Amino acid sequence: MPYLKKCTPENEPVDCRILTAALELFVERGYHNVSVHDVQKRANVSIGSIYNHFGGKEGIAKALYHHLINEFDELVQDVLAEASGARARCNLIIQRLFEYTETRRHIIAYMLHAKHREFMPEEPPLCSSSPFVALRDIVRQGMEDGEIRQGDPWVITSVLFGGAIRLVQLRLDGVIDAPLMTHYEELVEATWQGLGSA
Amino acid sequence: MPYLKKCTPENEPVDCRILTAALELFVERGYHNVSVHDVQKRANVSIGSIYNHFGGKEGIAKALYHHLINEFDELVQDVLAEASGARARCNLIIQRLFEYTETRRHIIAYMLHAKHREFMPEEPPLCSSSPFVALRDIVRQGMEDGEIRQGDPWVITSVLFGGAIRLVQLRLDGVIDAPLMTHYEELVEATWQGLGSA
DNA sequence: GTCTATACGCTGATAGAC
DNA sequence: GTCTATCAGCGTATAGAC
Repeated sequence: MPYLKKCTPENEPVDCRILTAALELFVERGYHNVSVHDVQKRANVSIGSIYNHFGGKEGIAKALYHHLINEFDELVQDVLAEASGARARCNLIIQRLFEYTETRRHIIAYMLHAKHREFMPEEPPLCSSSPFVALRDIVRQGMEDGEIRQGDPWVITSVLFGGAIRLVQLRLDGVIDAPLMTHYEELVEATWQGLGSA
Repeated sequence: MPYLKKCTPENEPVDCRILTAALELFVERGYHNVSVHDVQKRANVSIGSIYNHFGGKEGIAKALYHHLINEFDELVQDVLAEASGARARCNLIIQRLFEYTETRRHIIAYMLHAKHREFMPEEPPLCSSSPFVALRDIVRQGMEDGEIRQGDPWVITSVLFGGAIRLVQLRLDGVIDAPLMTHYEELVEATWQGLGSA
């Protein structure tokens, strides 16, 4: 559930205000350029509250991290329910990713930009989390069913989503001006049909 | 030229020792988790020398950044000289990228992993640097010549190199065990032919 | 649970001898 | 140019009142 989305106003629960403020700041300036005091100010909370709720800066980062994984997990599960067939499912995931990038850019930016291992060394890497495992399962199934070209799962998955991920990064970096969905059709076709002149 | 490569031994020039030490540390722990003292120790130099040569930690980061851009620029220029045609050139760039990832992983890691804007806000972004411009020119030319599918340059370029970049990242993160060149043929074919079942 | 004030370590940076 | 010793500031974390 878009928990963080609802907590922007000031009269929301404390822990929620802290998370939204921290997420914004982390994305704007980068984790290391944000102090607990910064978060405290933007969230209109005292430092004590932050340590009470999350035990410190890294605690906030971890909470955001798990939150993020949950959100992406829901996205994948929704797609599994709504579409069938590997190709349709992968395309729908890309579409949702593009939509999220426009409507909830902070979460996506935190997912893609943050080098989580750098400040949460003990957390398992993103690509071993459940939504990413589910995603690779979709690809594997698609290969079995003959919907997707045979090959090493990592390679195929990289080609499948590599283009979309790059576009999201370029969009987040302000290099691409148009909303990502503008390029959806073209991306999907180029990925499935190949880059050879049509 | 692989300037940094040659400076590992202790009897090399001071500025070079500083750069190699810093590069290693930045990649291992992340820029923000490395102090000037750490660099000083590993390079067997005094702090004073570091400030004399580079003016501080950020100065080192900038020097590495420009060094990196130069190296990548040479790579692209070499490819332009060695191969002709957009497709052959792009493939060769990917091949060289894969080789570099194995033989000189630190540079590649610094290029892909580091969030340079986070600690060098005033430096222009990587994708506006000359090698990346040259790279997009190759793609543009390829579209004109009918070698590459028509479309938005950003989208096409993302699809073209997105898969390779993802693979490099996965390799650097230790997710992929085999040397990247193992997957080169498969990647290139999947990218150009598309992911539909062959 | 929330707040303020405070302690303390680390880090980037400088001064000045050699 | 290189070094050592030292400083000042910031940022995390805690103590203790309310």
